[in-house]
Amino acid sequence: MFTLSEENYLKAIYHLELGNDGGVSTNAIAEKLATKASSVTDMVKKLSEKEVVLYKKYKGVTLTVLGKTVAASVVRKHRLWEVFLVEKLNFSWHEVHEVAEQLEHIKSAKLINQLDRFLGFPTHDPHGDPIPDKDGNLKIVAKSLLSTLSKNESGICIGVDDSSSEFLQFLDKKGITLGKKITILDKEDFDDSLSILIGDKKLSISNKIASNLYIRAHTGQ
Amino acid sequence: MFTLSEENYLKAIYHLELGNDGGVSTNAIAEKLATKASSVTDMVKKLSEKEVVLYKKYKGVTLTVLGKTVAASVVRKHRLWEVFLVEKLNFSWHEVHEVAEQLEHIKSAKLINQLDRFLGFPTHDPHGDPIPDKDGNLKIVAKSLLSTLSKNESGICIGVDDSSSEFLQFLDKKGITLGKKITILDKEDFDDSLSILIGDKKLSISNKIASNLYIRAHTGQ
DNA sequence: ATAAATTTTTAGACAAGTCTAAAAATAATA
DNA sequence: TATTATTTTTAGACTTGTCTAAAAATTTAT
Ligand SMILES: [Mn+2]
Ligand SMILES: [Mn+2]
Ligand SMILES: [Mn+2]
Ligand SMILES: [Mn+2]
Repeated sequence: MFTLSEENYLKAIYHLELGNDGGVSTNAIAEKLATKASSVTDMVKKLSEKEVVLYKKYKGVTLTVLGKTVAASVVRKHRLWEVFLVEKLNFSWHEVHEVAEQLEHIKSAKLINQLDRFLGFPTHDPHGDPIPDKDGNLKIVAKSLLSTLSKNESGICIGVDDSSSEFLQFLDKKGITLGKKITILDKEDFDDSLSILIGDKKLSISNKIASNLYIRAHTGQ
Repeated sequence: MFTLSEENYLKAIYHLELGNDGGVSTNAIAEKLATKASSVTDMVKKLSEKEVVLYKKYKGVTLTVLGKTVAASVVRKHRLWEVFLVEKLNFSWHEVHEVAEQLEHIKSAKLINQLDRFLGFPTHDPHGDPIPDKDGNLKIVAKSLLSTLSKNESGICIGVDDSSSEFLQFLDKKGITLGKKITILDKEDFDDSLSILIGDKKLSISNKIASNLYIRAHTGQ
């Protein structure tokens, strides 16, 4: 139905649409896919022919309902495979993305349904991102950046904004993993760095780190 | 390193070399890959450039040591994935091939090593075919066609020669699965059909069926 | 050994996906 | 609003892998 390349474009547009409200620009897609704007224009025309995006010259693109379904299915596969790699094959969360980029294009409805069952119908991937259901719907969990919490507030670490290998390995080194409780002990005014309690350990982290960690807000300490 | 298409050519040549002794012909490769002889000539030149096959115009091709290693690694991945699909994801043996044809091209050494471990280092795939080890070696188990056994001889069913979906589903219907003991009760001279005992069931099967089932010979009844 | 049949290779074309360079449209600035 | 800067599209080219049709080599048959 759709080629590997078409699927990658649909996925890129899908992710870009979540941030932006209007149409997605040619340049934004080109940057996300590390390709050239001219290539994007060509592909976008083809996707428009196939009725998975709406496209008007110079006006950017938006996914159709069909396009959104296809994109969500690719994202679903990507994230289920990431869970598989971590839960069953002893991968670390910083190693899974590259392999999932390949596995997400395997075509077999039975495969993905059975994988889902085998993994116990997980709702989130190893980076805390939600896994779309069969119909492409994903339920958004309310979350806030660690950097927005005030002194003495605490919450559970439930995801990362930057899921680059480097950042994830940094978190490993610091002992910061999903599911752990984090409490703000102190905030430095001049550089917005934080002193936090994670598990039983005290850590000092920069604002940049705190701006890439998601917390499920948790009233009380 | 190698494209999906290159890997498929190498695998085809690998399988064809196991049967034939000399070089593999252009037409044989074309037929196995459902493509045209002219396409094969083009690709074989490229593979020769990459030093994975030896090629002399009009003389057919043979794999180099490197080519054999690459091909065996693809076969290894194919068969490990087939085991995964049957053992973990409830696929039947007649459903796995198509999906494994896709999965065999996923590139990740860690993935395949961990999959191997996760599956308990299996030696054979769901069709009884041996799984090459990391170095591409596969140990051949002595086996004979059911059709070559004589009256009152028996053995364990350990593989199929034809692993088409149709044949495998036929075997399912008859209750013939790998691991079962089969005893020849009688042989009909005029059509070479067999009367066999499999498990506790008596069956009559044609010579065509018996010529596609492998048995581990088993002296004594 | 010649002729006929078959196999293999070559020549040229095509689709998918990408690129560079240049033109056109849109957005930002003065 | 006119000019400049940025974004987007077009035009033309390239690579990979495939195809058809025709030429060349090899094999088989007479
Ligand atoms: Mn990922
Ligand atoms: Mn992820
Ligand atoms: Mn198979
Ligand atoms: Mn198999």
